[in-house]
Amino acid sequence: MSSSSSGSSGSRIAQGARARARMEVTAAIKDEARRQLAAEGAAKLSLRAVARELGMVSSALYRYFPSRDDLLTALIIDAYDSVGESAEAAHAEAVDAEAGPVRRWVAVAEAVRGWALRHPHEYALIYGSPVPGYVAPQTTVPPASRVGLLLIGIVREAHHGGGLAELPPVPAELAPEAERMAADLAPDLPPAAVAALVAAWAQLFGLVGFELFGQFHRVVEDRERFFRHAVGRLACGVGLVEAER
Amino acid sequence: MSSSSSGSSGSRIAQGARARARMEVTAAIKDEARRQLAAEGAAKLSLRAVARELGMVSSALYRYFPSRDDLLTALIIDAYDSVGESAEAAHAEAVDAEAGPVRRWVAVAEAVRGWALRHPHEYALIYGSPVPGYVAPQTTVPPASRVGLLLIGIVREAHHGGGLAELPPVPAELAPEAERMAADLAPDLPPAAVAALVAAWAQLFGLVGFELFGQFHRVVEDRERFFRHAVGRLACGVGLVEAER
DNA sequence: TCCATGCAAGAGCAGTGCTCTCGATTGTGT
DNA sequence: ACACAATCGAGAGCACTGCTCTTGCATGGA
Repeated sequence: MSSSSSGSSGSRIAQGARARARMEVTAAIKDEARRQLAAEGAAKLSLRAVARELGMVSSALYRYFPSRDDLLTALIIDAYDSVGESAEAAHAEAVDAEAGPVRRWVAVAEAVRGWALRHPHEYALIYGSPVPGYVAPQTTVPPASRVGLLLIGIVREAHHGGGLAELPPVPAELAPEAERMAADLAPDLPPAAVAALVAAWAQLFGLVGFELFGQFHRVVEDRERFFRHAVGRLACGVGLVEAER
Repeated sequence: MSSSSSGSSGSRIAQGARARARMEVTAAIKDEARRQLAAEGAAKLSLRAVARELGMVSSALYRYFPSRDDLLTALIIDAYDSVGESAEAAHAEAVDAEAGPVRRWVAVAEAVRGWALRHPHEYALIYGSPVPGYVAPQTTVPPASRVGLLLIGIVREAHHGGGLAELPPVPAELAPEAERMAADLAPDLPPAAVAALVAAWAQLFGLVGFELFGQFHRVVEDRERFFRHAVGRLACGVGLVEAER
């Protein structure tokens, strides 16, 4: 933007052409890596091939990403942000349409599924098997939480708007854990609802993963309708009810 | 098949020392590969390292497995069989203990979870992201179905024993698909139960996968109890009720 | 016993992640 | 305006991978 020269008055972007170029090259590397990821999968993603396609030599790439795993980490964070953004957009749209809690829940779930079908390899990267010796750095936590936070928000709003049915309390042996989870995630919700919510969150991705990874092959054919029905029942299991209006 | 020649009196094992040696070497390769798989994960599994550890040269290994992917396929089939066997054993034990449908369901689910925790990399191999360009050959289908068939069997027995609650019928838009699935999987069960069962099947592995792949990190602490409760509710969702006796 | 088969060994190819060094370009401080 | 220093790209090189091909040996089956 504001080229600058002396002033550097503006924001911290465009602070020097060097940094700009670095950002651009970094973005180009990630773009090309994403292309190869979508084309061949994470295992076939090769630093040398990325560099080759960008017309540079492989060693130059290490100026931008210290290792292949670091490049993967960057792609993982972007993928979490991407699916989170899709889900948030779908949620906002449902809110604009004055949809009730169940329809909001289903909208978010369908957004996640749609994103997964559009980016199968990126989905595998974040919700499939983790790469071998790789441990996710703390940086990935906030982007990874976006979908979960969205689901929590739906349930919380339903609770305060009267759209959350009473759930049977959790059995005594789970009560401490449920209360701990509730305190951490949503202190204003009953522990039984939080426990059901966390389970539904995992189960939602079980449905998406099974479809994406081929376990529904020759089992479920009309996957879109099946998914909508299943996540609808999931919403009921959390206690969401479509408020009358 | 029929070995022919002279006697061949015995079973089809021990038909020639040559074939025997081949079987043994094949098993040794798979064992060593499984060790490396457990130690480092599928991506780090190297044909050369396996051969090196076995004291042979890498090219010799290709006499037994035409490619690395074929070795992986063999491990995948073994893994499906292994988890299926664990689940079946747990089910048989529950049957011996005269447990009702819900307890049988939970026993199978906990067996799957336990196996997954004991063999995380093998679990990732079969229920995580599929390997890049790899498509599972038809040979993997029967072993991959064992857990699913077990769950179907539990629901079917419950249905015939009066331990299956009536489920609300599926909405009209899903009725054809539910009927088709029922016809394929369990013609004696109501379509709504089959649809719920398939969904619960996927959701069960969603719970296991989220725990195994670290998504429950700092979210769920007492995972064993949480899992037991969640799969219990899953069983209820399918319609299973603990029969009084 | 003799032959043919099955098998291991070795060399070799193309590709990978990653390291190191060496010029050259570039931005900045004096 | 000049020189210094930081940054970056290129190239060579190491150790490793999956996989192929040929050669020679040992063994199993008749």
